[in-house]
Amino acid sequence: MMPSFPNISTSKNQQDGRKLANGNCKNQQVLARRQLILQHRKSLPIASVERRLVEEVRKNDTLIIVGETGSGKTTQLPQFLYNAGFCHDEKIIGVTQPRRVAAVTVAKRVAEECNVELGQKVGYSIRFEDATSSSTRIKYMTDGLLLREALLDPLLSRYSIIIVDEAHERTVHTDVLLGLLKKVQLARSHPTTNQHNFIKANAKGREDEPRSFSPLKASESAKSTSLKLIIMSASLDARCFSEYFGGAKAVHVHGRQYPVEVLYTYQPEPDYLDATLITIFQIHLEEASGDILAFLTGQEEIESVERLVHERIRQLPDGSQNLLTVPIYASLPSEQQMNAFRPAPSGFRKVILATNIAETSVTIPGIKYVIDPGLVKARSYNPVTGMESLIIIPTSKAQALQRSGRAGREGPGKCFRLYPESEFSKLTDSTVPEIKRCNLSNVVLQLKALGIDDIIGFDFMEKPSRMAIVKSLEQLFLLGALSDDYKLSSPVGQQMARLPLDPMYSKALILAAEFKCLEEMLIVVAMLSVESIFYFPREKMEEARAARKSFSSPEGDHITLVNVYRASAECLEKSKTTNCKEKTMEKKLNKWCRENFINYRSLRHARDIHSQIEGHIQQMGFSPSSCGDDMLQFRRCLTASFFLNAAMKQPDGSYRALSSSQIVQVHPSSVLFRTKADCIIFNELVRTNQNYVRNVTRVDPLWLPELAPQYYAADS
DNA sequence: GAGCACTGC
Repeated sequence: MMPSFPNISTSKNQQDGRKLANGNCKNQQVLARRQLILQHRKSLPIASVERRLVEEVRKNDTLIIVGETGSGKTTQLPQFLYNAGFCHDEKIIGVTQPRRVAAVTVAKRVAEECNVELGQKVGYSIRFEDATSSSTRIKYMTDGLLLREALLDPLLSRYSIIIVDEAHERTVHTDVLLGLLKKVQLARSHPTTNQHNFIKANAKGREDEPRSFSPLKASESAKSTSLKLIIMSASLDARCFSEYFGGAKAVHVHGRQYPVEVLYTYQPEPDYLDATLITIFQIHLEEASGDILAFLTGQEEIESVERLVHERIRQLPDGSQNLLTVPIYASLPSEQQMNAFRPAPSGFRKVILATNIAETSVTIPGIKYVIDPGLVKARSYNPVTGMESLIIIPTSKAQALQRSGRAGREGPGKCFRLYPESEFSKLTDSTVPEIKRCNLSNVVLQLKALGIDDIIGFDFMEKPSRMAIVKSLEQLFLLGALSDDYKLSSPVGQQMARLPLDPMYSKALILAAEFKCLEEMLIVVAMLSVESIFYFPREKMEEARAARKSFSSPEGDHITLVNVYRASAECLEKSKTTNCKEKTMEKKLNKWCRENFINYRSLRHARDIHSQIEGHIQQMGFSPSSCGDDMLQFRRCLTASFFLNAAMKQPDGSYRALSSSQIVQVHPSSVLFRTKADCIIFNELVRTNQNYVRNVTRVDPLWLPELAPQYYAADS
């Protein structure tokens, strides 16, 4: 959860600081601020149990901490442990977070509380950004990044303590990390027995590593210290974590949350959007002042409720029209997202129409009323067909609690659940962990690279279905990442595991080095790794279409993406030659994106991925190559890489996916939507109203048996 | 002629 520090607002203090020219006053300001911070720290619920917590960590190798919202566990516990001497011998306390922003903001906050420069004693590390140094002792990071670190140092020997925060969210990364940490802890506590096998397997699998470690050295250094694990969760049920860690002790830390009155409907609501609308106005007309937060499932619902609210406001008497709507969802440009955080003009009530983003990712101040229709849009994945879809399902009890909690951050609040109380008891306790509803290829590849060969026997906290694991193993085998005995292959499997990409994309890069089109493929995998690059606002559909046409390639979407990337790079090059500062260059790129209906955030992300992967493949010794204008060569490489995603045209114009025999359509957003090529490869299979394939390129069907004989030879 | 909750390396 995104922490908020209401008592002391950084920006306000900085502003005050700027106003004061006098240095003496400035010093007083600094002193006053330090005093405030100290007071704030002392007032946190966790402060009163510092000694007890430190004692429990000393006594137990694994500790579960159930900390309610506002307990201060994330910022304070690492400081307690540091002060208690857990960083001797240059050891580090690592704290993982599921989200990047949380890692950054908490690290900044703790650095300030410790009165140190960020990146020194207190730092953070997230993808594309490392604010740590050799003196860092308290390190905040994303859980995915710690998993990557484990590939280089499987015993995580630099850490004396690892704190896994927000474990109740059960992201894939958290779940894999918990399984790994359990193994690492065992290996570090019994260096002579368990550790040996574990290390050996790892060392063997990573012979090509330039930074390869010596197994002996690792075991020697690990012998001296065991690894302390602290699992922090906000869910009231610590049992599952405790059981998983062999009956680990769980302690409870109180939070600071105001009471929230929960109200239910008498009857189930047949139309939850209408019910939401009615509830908004019921609150607006009958309840005391305070902003409203309504949870909806997606952009479309938010836009439609927003329209309906506006219509109804106009029908109200003049004195009651003081209601303002603010939408917030992830794909909304950040400038517009900021509107949700601005206070409503005086005399107005604000109603925020939000997706799940407001459940954990952002904390909006001033919320007194929450409307919860009890539904959420969730990703589901079918391992047999490889089909992804988004479905609307009921929330879990934990999610409902999380949502209602949003009304009690600053004072007592009310939550209106738009279903009867009897329905609440029927909800599942917690959300199905992500690991049970996603493609596991990446997880399996990483575990293999960590020397864990028996994936089906791996001690997951909650085991994914056997089918899902088998399908991933099969896919990795077909990509050449696994050898005949299902061990990580050398060098292909090892190289693939090093790249932070979907395994199919990693393989594409390795092949592109052979096909001499590495430059083009690097652009394509970076662009395919981000959310959609093109932006189609409803009101400017024609202009957007024209803009995209200027990048279009008749061969398909992959080359179109290369064209977009190169055009954007050209725009940046131009501003570079005119000696622009970095900020100005970004502004120019932003402007270019708006003119060309490109999503700036996505392109920025793609550029970051591009440069990160470029670094990796240089380190791995691949020489740069470009196919120039020879796009045939590039399409052949696409075929060799994505042969598992090939489809043939049917007489009726639909397509049949060759691996699963499903009938699919080319998505209307594809440049090949009208072309109807005989044979295509694609990168995404999504079910909405129909089965759609997206990111499509036309290929020659004869290339399939030629370039992927391991899969197609028998058919041809 | 469609539509995409949210994260992450």
